[in-house]
Amino acid sequence: MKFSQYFLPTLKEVPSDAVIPSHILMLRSGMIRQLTAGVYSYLPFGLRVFRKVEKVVREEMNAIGGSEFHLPALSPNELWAETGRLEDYGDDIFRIKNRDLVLAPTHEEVFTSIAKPNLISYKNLPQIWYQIQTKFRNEPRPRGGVLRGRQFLMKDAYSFDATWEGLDVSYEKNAQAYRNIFIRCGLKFFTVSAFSGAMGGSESEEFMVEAEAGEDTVVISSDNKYASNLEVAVSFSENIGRKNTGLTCEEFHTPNIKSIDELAGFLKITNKSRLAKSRLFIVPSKVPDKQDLYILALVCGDDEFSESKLANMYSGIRPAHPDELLEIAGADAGSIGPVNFKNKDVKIIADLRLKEADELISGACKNDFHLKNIDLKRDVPGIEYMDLRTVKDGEKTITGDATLRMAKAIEVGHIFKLGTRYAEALNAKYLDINGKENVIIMGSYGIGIERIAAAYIEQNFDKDGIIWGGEIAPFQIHLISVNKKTDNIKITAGELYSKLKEKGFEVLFDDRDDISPGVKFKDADLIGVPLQLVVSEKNMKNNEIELKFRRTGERKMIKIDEILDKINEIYVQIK
RNA sequence: CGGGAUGUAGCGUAGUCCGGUUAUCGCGCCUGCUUUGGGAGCAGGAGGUCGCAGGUUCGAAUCCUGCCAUCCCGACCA
Repeated sequence: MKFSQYFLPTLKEVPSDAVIPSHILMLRSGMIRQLTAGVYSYLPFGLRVFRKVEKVVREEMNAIGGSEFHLPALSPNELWAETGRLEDYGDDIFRIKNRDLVLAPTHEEVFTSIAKPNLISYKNLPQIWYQIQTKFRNEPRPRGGVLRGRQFLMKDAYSFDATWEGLDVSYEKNAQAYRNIFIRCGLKFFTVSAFSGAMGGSESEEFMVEAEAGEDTVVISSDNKYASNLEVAVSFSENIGRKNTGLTCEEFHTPNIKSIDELAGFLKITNKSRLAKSRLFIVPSKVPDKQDLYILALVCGDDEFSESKLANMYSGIRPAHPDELLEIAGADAGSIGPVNFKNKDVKIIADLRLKEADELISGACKNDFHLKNIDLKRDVPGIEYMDLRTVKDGEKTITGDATLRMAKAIEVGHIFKLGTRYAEALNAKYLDINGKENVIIMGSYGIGIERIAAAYIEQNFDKDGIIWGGEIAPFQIHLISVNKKTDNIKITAGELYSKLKEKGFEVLFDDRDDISPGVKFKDADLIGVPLQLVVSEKNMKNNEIELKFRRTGERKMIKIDEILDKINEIYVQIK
């Protein structure tokens, strides 16, 4: 590609809307331009990168026997209503105003609707279907350039199996494809478990790329054996134990004490672990006329609640509103505790650290009063225990032999054992070998195409620009012709360009006239093609071409007639 | 949706508090000459509904009201 014919509008200055490196560099290197919040136009240079990512994804999906589709983005409301997701998605789904259609944010329903009349026998299974297509989500707050947009490219795949064992196989095939994809794209990645699976829930893994700009917080162990989303992360945390002093539970006056910190100050104690922190949650009943479930959750005063862990156990759970607190507990927030509930139907769950603990202090369910010497074993019949706390930076792993640290990460892929939810809702069944009808078992697997590119940039840039590598570099070689005055420079560079193209290299040839060398060098570093070749008067005197590695800045002088061999050699090494 | 900020030429910006000639500067762009190894020099030039609408005023980029857009933090997030 000749630069003089190419549309590559680079920016010298940082656009004021961009904050994170990948966003800034995508704009500066002429990859993308914003059209409106969360919606980007892909310019030729950016499109080249995204296409490279797609190519890698496509090859790896085909390698595991995936069949590529291209489904519509528009789909009828009706279909989404059938699985209940029209409602579940709420405002996050784009709705067409003058037709009963939505812009699909994902394609479980549509793929399943194709599976239903076609995958009707165990002989048709298993199948892995995928597409690379534009998705639409009405994100409340788009951010970080293409990292979270309202319109984006996604590879979504779905597996259809006859058995749960089959699902395991399909899931593992996809997981392997994902590992290959991210390696080929040059990403340093790791996987985290996305759900605790405590309720026999679906297995699910997220593929994460560590980056400051990431929206997810993950916990990683120092020996790299454990990584988890903070939402479900566990650590080694010591049970606070029993003192067995047998003191009786006693109420005491705590005027205007609302928080654990205030309580600790009031009592003049520094160790807050025996100050039990209480929060009341409500799980709305899904059956009309049935009462909502009330849950009082307890953690140690020096721990933080993990609402997500509760949510994994009780879907739809929400914190109780202030008026509900008064109604159910008989006190306002700050004075609630596990004993003396006004409403006796409250289920009480404490964190594992509190298991069978005694001599605890907590709210008395009476404003401005707390209770001391609470013995969970004695005073709270029917109490249950589960892991409810949020892991803290620097804690030990559950095995105790490594330390945990927190990191920000970008989620580039997510694989998920869906099970029968969608097939059941849409009545997609097959006949097994005995002629018996069964629901198809599904998995779903997603990858964000632009996110891979953005995550790559987050991990590979310096003060001058992007540093491409892996298989997603937009070009392999950036050929720069430095002097426009001397014809032989132009001719030599032009000949080299033709030869490199003949050899099958993807070359960007900066043939621009009237552009000073400095501008060409700066542009080259900014857009970050891995290898730069410089043809200039200075080098030509010795019949040499200068070769510069973008990543290291290392320069080598190569004789003109050896340049092709040399480049071949370099690219063979890379592959 | 809550909190914060911003909106002036293609990009980055000054001016806004405290209203007053022709709206500032840099980059980029156009013309000419010079220059050619790290975002060139000189000279000349083009480019503006100062986000939109209304109001106050002799006079509004500047003050007031409403709206819109974009970004940041949070909430939310297959």
